[in-house]
Amino acid sequence: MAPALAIANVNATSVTLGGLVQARRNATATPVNPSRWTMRPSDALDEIASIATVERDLPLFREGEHAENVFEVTSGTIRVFKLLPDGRRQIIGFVEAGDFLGLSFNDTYLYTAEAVTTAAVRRFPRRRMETLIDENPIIRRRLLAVTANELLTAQEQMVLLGRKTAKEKLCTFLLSLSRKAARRGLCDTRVSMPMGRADIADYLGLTIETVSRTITCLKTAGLIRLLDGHKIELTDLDTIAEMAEAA
Amino acid sequence: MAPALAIANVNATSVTLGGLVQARRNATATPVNPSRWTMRPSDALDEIASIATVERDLPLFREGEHAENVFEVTSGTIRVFKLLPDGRRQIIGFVEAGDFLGLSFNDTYLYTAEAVTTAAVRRFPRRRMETLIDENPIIRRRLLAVTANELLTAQEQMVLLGRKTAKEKLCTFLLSLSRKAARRGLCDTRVSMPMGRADIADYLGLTIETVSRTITCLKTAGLIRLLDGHKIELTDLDTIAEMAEAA
DNA sequence: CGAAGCCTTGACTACATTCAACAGGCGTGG
DNA sequence: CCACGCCTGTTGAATGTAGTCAAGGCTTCG
Repeated sequence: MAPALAIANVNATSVTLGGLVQARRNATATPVNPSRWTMRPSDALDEIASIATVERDLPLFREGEHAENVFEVTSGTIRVFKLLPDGRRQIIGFVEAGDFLGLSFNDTYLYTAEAVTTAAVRRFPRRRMETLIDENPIIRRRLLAVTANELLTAQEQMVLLGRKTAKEKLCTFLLSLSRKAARRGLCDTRVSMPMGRADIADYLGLTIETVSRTITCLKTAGLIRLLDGHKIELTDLDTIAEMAEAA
Repeated sequence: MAPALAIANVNATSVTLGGLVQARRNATATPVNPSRWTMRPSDALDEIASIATVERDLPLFREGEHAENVFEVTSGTIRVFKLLPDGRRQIIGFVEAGDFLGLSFNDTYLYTAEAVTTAAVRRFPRRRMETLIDENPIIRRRLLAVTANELLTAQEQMVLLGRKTAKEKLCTFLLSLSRKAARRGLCDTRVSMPMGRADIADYLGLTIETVSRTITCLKTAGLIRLLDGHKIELTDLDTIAEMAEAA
């Protein structure tokens, strides 16, 4: 996924606002033509979109803030999480190119979104987004599908968090990385894993130590190999898939 | 919440089909007038609704089945869950009067729905439901709101499952019972808890023993009292609320 | 080269699970 | 009517999985 041009454009004329490096898009001068760089066709959303980048570890928005925008990630990875008062963190999900963020139908954001890697997003004002949803059946169905998919993912994550062992959790996680990669036409056995151990731990409801130990265990069993550059090779995807549902 | 009349009507002319006792509604002869019995005004959904009851412990539908209908619960409680191949169960939620079920936007149901108590539901054919969503902005916004709320609940449940202790889980659960009761105008300190320990355990990601022990602990601490008829008194709601987020 | 951050590993602990026994309620049938 | 079995819930003791605390290795980067 390489909207590199778009990012370059943004950065060239960008203004930093908190964690958000943003550039109001000049619709005529530098029209965004995402279809050249991704599978996604240009759509009615382009009409109301502006683009921006978020630097590593900086927030795109925070839980409780007034929800003014909806976002679509075009490159990079973003972590979405909720915090307990004492600082415990539960990562709800990792959001990547093609995924939407902040579709709360609520006045405030329900979670915090932070960049795992520097990320590029399309930004849509919520007001105009809502109008568009009412008027445009295609956009509507697409967002409905996105939301439904989010619900499905959330429910599967509940099964993972409530009923799976550490090893099953890790294998499920690796499998989902593989599936995501495959869905975007990448190799499903050499996948990128840009998030750190702490992020994985907070996503799977474990500690960094347990994540590390379990990864070592899978490595020793010959199921995976750690590669440079936050990459991981899934040597035995079948066994990983089996272990994802039964220890 | 007493759609007792409606239930009586159904039972009088009902046919059993699996777990589902159903009666095709005769729109002119016995018009459903839910507004007399609940807060909900009659709506466009009435046009395509039929009503049915599900007996205790019987399924309304199963995960993987072709999703032909969408349901709205009008009385009783339904548990929604997913199973792992080896039988481990994660309850996604308890669905009560006013809640919707089976809004999958998918061809098959993503989870199983079983009656905790005998329950009454309104049933809508998915096809006609989809048409209605496209045509009727009011219905659409309502279902969008329902879905968004489901997502919020799911995300909060992830925090619970991934990051809370047994005591915090139980307190959060009790608090949610109280909130639900309050929302429908019932007493928020003497609430009904129709599900058994096994259901609670599978909802909170615990075992029945841990649920039982934790309840005993809360009882000993003077925060709750168990009453007859699956009722529970929340003696100290404030402390319960505190303990829901920090041990 | 040194400092910082991330990851790994080890030893010990603790929370929740497992295994087991038992109590109480309820319906059925003798 | 009581006896019995069944089911649900409670309690106890032992176990185990993952957490906590602590130290050390490795990479990265100034």
